[in-house]
Amino acid sequence: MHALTVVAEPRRREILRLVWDGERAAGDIHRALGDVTFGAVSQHLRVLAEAGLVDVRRDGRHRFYRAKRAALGPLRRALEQMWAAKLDELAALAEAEDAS
Amino acid sequence: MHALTVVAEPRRREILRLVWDGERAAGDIHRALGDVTFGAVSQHLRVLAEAGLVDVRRDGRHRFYRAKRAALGPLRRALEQMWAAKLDELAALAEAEDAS
DNA sequence: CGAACACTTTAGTATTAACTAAAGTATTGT
DNA sequence: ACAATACTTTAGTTAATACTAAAGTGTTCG
Repeated sequence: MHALTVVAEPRRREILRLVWDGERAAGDIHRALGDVTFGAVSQHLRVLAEAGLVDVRRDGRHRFYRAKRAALGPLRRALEQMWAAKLDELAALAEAEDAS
Repeated sequence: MHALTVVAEPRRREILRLVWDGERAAGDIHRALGDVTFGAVSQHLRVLAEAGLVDVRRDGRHRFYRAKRAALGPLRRALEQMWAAKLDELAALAEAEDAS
């Protein structure tokens, strides 16, 4: 599956972001998302792994995932910038809240 | 529609690339693609236009489209780099051909 | 006007894929 | 061994969308 197609899916971008700066267990990711079943999360993780965009490490009954940022190639910067922009958006909203 | 979703579709990336360096009429784009109906091309152009990724200029019975590269934001570089890489790939293939 | 042209839109079909629920696998702890 | 935990996989449903064929819109030209 093309990397662009993989990251075009919002849920997968959420997941990718959660494992961007460090590994997380699948269950941890599931809890962080909240409004989706464990199965669905697992399926997305599989897609990400098969596309080579995340690494998996098994440890006992846990599976730890982390983004393979380099594998994103040119998309890496694009995602980082999009997320940075979103943060600015949220910061702007927070300021608006404060001001009201 | 999210820009990422729009450009995730291969056919739309083809179209976007065709109008990247200058405007082209819809029919011209259709002929350049070849293996798809005019209707389908028109639909993709609509999606691209609605996402704000292309501009349209009407002239008589022609409609000229061109990429709004700036509107791609962080994706612009990503696409350009991907296309550049593809060219390298093709160049590499050509070299392999020559060598055989 | 009427025909040809350039393109869009609609109706209908087929594929893809995200999701849930439930069953399955593997590991740990008692 | 048994139960609980952590996760994956499967089966089945639903929604989205890329496509074709055909009808529709608007413009130019004889």
